[in-house]
Amino acid sequence: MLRISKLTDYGTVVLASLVDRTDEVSSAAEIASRTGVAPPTVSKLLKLLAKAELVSSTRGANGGYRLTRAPEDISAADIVDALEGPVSITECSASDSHCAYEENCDTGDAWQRINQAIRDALDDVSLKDLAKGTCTAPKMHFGGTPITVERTN
Amino acid sequence: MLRISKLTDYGTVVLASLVDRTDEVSSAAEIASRTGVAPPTVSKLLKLLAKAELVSSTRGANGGYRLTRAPEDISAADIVDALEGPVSITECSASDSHCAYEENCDTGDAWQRINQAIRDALDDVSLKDLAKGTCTAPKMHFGGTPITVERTN
DNA sequence: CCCAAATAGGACTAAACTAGTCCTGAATCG
DNA sequence: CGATTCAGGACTAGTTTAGTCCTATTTGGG
Repeated sequence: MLRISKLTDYGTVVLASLVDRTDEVSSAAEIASRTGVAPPTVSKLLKLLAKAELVSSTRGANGGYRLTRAPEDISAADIVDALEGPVSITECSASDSHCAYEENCDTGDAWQRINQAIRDALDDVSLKDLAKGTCTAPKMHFGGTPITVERTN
Repeated sequence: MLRISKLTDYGTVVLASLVDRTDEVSSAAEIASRTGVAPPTVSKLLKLLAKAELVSSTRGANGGYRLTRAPEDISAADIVDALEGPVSITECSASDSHCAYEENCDTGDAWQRINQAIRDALDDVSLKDLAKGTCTAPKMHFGGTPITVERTN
């Protein structure tokens, strides 16, 4: 568990398909047929990504989307933030969060340290890394159904 | 988003309540009243934790649970694994995962690097850290409803 | 100037997952 | 033997996520 949502997964596929098309716009329909993701879903994703200013949109005939920044300047954290909201593994000290177990809580700020480590990891990986990764694995699967993998140990 | 489930959250509270009771067993009912978590839920959690061998159980009258290991030898990763299954942010290269978007997938192994970083972060934090944390925050809330916090920037 | 192409925004439905409860059985102690 | 407590699983309700669709707005071209 502890995984990104399917939508975020698709989102990276959609963004990856724009990486090598910085000087032209792609319509949602084009992206859908390129990636194989359902058109309404692509459309929804692009709207969210546009709101987060990861892509810019052009309306009207011959309109479409393109990346606003270079792929290396878009981090995985940006994508997750855009599609799932800010990362927070669990939250205690936020301004006005209330909790029924407060007085029995022996848990400290360790979760926040973990949270920061996760954010750092997401910050460290760019869209450029995500698109056209090294793909050293013999056969690379991806997309639709994230599948839980055995613990590596 | 990208958060642990409520159950895992409760799980850490339950385990934290056992930290300073290594030489006695606590029944599920006792733990429930100590932590304020609903008894059936505590029971469910303890069963899962027992299956993962993070706690040992004693049946029968005066039975109960205790930690199997020292708190510093139980990592956050152990807890998450026990209650949510293995961590995997998304999966491509697993043995027999199939994916409809395979041929259109430009995504590399970057997610796996992220995944490993997350696992490392979880491995680095022990139950001892989670219980009785430094609690430097002015007021510490925890439990029931993990609340998304603004990005710190 | 009008029509077609395309995004913007939001409402809505269906499916999946999570949280939580409950019941029955088995083990242990007194 | 009977009370206590865990083991295991079935089940329900609620929430979240995924996905679709409709309407309005903008833009380009004939």
